[in-house]
Amino acid sequence: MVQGVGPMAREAAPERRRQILDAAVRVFARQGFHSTRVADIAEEADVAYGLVYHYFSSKENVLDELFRERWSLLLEAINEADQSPSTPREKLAVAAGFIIDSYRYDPELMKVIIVDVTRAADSFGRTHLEQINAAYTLIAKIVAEGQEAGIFRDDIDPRFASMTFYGAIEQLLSGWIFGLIPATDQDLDEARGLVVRTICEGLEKR
Amino acid sequence: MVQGVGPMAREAAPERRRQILDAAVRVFARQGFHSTRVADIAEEADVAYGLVYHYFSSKENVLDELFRERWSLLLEAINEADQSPSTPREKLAVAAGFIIDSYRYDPELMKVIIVDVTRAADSFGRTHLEQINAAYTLIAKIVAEGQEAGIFRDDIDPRFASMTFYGAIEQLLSGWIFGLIPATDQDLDEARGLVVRTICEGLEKR
DNA sequence: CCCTCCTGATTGACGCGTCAATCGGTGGCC
DNA sequence: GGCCACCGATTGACGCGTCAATCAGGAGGG
Repeated sequence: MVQGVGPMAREAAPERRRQILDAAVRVFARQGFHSTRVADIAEEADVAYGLVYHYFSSKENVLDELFRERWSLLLEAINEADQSPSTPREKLAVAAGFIIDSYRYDPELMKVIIVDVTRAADSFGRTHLEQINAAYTLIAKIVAEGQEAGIFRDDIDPRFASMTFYGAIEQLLSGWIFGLIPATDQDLDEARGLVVRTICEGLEKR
Repeated sequence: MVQGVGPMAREAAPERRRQILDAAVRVFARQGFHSTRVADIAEEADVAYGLVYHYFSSKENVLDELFRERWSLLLEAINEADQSPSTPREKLAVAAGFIIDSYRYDPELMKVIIVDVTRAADSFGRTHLEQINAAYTLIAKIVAEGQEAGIFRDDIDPRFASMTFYGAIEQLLSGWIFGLIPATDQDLDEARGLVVRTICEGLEKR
């Protein structure tokens, strides 16, 4: 059955769902969540307006799914790094690397997640504060372990350090997303090491 | 015409304007920009609906003014610090201190600026990207000077370091705003030194 | 092998609530 | 008497979500 030509061929439900999700990423990335209409998603997905509501309960629910899919992978990755026998610094490097690679691999999706969820902690992000906070907590755990191991200074609240670390990374992504700092492949390659080094060693010469 | 007591006494225009701006801060902080109606601002300001449009061209224009007022002070403060004969580290401390003190002094205003402008870089913040970017640039300048003076490592792009520094601070404010990390007076007192030290010295013991 | 009926995927016009912004006024003050 | 601060009902656009109609493929009986 030819797909995409002529009258819409039937497809297995899961594929349709994916088709809509993928289209939504493109549209959200292009226009932002607030200014995309459900009709835009449907059009981009080559699907009828109503079908979006067949698979999702609302426009928010679409963004919802996109966020959960990716964020759960992030939490998993950080958690896994924490379980490994690496040094705290290596664990933080894994966390930073995962986020940066997510951007490298699928910049549109990450743009949507950062701009419309993570940084929009008022409106939509509020729903996901708990998930987002879970990431901060995992990072704080790594910092705390580094302190117990005597590697990190212990005069700083791990939660505080965690916010600093994550904030630095997110700001870099934002800079790339908004074209404020260059984002060549090489920049992305260097970024991970640079953030980790900056946070872990600081700016001053030693 | 029961406007509190008797017919509304006329007030000098600038006072009315301020009255509306101050009310807007409270409402925006409480409900967020998107979910506050112009009617809410008018009510909070004890002013007629239409008067808001007498002094401002739109709801966005109100937020606009609030942002400009505070952000210009920020740019001024950083610029002034840069002109002073202090060390780069002291200059960065001034910048961090100004932002943190802004929050201490008027948390509602800073909440609005961070949540609805600075972090909302898609929708509304887009208008102010240039202003926001100006802050990054000033900070980058301080870093660059530190590098030229041989105080900071020079294997890191100043713009990159600037994003890291600002991102860390904004994330702290966000943490306070959303109640993710404690924000007692003491926390605020310590925060400035801690961010600067974390960024300038790093997490590892030396 | 064909016809028929059934299921559920798919469609898109429409209803309805929500606000931003306008506009025709009113009244005090100089 | 004219100007200007001030008022708030009204308008009109906009977009989400609904829902009744349509259509395609498959199962089963003849």
